[in-house]
Amino acid sequence: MLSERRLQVLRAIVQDYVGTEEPVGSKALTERHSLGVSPATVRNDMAALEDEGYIAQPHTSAGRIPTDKGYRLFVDKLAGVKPMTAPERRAIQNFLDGAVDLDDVVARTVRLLAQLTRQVAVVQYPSLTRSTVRHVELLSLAPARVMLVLITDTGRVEQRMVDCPAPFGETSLADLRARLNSRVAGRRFADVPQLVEDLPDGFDPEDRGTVATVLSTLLETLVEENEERLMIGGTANLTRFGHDFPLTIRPVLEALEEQVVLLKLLGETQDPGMTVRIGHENAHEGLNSTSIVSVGYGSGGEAVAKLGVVGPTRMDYPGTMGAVRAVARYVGQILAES
Amino acid sequence: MLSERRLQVLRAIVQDYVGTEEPVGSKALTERHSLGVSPATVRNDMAALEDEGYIAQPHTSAGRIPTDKGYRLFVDKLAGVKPMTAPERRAIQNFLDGAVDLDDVVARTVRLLAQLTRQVAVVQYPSLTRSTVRHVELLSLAPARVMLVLITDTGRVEQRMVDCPAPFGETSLADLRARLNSRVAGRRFADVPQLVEDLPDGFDPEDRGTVATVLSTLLETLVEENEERLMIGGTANLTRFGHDFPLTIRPVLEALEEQVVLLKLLGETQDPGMTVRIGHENAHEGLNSTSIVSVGYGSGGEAVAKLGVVGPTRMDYPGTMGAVRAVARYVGQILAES
DNA sequence: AGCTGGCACTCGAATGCGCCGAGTGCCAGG
DNA sequence: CCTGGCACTCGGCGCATTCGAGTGCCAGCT
Repeated sequence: MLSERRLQVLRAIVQDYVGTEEPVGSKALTERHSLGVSPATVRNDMAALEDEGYIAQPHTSAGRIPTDKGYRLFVDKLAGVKPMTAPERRAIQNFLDGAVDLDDVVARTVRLLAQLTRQVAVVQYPSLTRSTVRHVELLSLAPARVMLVLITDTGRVEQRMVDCPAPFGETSLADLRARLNSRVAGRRFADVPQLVEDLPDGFDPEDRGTVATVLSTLLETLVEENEERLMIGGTANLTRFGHDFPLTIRPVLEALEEQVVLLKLLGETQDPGMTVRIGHENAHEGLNSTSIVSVGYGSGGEAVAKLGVVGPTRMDYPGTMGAVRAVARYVGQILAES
Repeated sequence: MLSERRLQVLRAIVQDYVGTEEPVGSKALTERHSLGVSPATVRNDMAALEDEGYIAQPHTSAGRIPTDKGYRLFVDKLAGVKPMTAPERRAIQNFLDGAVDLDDVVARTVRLLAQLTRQVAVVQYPSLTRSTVRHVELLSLAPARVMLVLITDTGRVEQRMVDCPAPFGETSLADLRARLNSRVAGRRFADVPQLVEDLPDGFDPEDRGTVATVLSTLLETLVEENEERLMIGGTANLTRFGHDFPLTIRPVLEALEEQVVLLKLLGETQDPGMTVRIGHENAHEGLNSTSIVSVGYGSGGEAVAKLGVVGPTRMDYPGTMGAVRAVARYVGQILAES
């Protein structure tokens, strides 16, 4: 176990390095932090920390920088979550109020988060399967063509075109609409499959094919991989990462475009609380030198999706975590109101 | 007026520079192109082209590179549009078929265009105002809360929540829905404002307030600046731009995030044909060293939106223009089918 | 036992210098 | 009007040198 002072040295190294982006040496450390000991002592501590794998030297004879393991310890034991100041909280609220629909809420959230953290922001749309059904609408666009519209309690709207095997009358459609809604309205999407299982049975044989088609389209829309979407913003902040660009920035941009990858990373933990994945803890290779701070958000107590930021491992963790947490809370409020 | 040979020299310079990304000199030119004259002659021509402002030297005693004016001449007079090969056309079609809804069409188009051109792709969602109304749906979610859903012939769906000043019964709602649709279905969105102007007159006084609220929300949704959206992809290709990254890439990423800026640029010309804006021709400063190739697309003969790519001024114009045109055509087909 | 000052050493970054060569402009001759 | 020849320019590259922040280790002090 590391002594108290060594932990403080590690904390100081992380803080300085995050601030200056340059390897930090023993002398600079004692000058900028009142550790109460001389540089020589700090050097010994640093050597110990290096042995344990918490810090490393980029070159022989340069200062130390924290390793992923060092950041991990910092986040787990040494850093708190920096709460937002009152003006910041007001700004968040102002910025999010006045969104006209869910798309707008998500878009504003992304912009806000990117601005607050000066990093890349990622916001997942409220999951369908974890939301409840507000309404299912069926519209007849042509005799054998129906549009299916799903509306969730979080305001998300999803639509699909359905080509019916046979013409489907207005009255049958109204019938289906009514029965469907009476079964699923207010229920969780995840339960929909069972709820509609025997629905075709109540219809005329000639209509059953169409009903089945509509239902299967409905279920398809709920399949996990189709229903998850996300919005990304603040990519311009990537240019602040480092100066060795092509190598650093390229794979990150690529990973961000592969939304599937991000969704998987966000979904890896079901824990709705704050998650921090540091450097190589991210399965995806392109994100090996980035950290992801994410947290669940939702309209009620329950998390319906995640949001977070992607930044360099060398980031201001307390500040970022504070911003992410605060934004998630306000978004939850907004969703609950609508 | 420039002589025929000088134009050929310019063309050769553009082609070589686009290929190698390095300033091209007189000797290299005569070697790689059969111009039939000696380097010395080419030098004279180059001096003339430089006087006219078509090319420039980055430093004294380095080769020449085309200026924006040079690219302009190249695009207008010297370059054709390179048609897609048959396999490429098939690939486009395969990639776009199988999209399940409009979001999917747009998402696939962006990915496709980014891949084909290896540049940043931008696709504007079909404009509401330039589309026609397929259906307007009203859903009662609570006694005094209505959801308004607009569906266009291109498959775009837009929804808004409406808080009514007074409770609004199911029958009144059905009435409004029917009257509204009989007036606007099949008409162009742009004409909707006049078409619904006197609609509240036919309702009970107690309902008029609500009807007016619903209509004003409908009209709000059609306001130009609210209704335009776009999707961007392929930003990872920016890393291929040059090697002086922060300065080049940063403002471009910023401009891309400011969707308003891009929408303005795309909308600057109403011409549905292909538009190429080169370097400083783009009003936005961050895009001064990029070119934008865009073209209108639409389900019928009419263009409902634009799509295009953003790349370095030093891009393969014929190839890019070919890809953009081809993709626009296929997207138009897909939209017409749905 | 732990902390400190001193000291020799390392090595990357910055600086300066000289060479090389691609590319140019100009000119006289075909 | 084209061409070959020629003197000139100047950015890039390789190399040597210097500079200094930072280190590890050790002997001595508390």
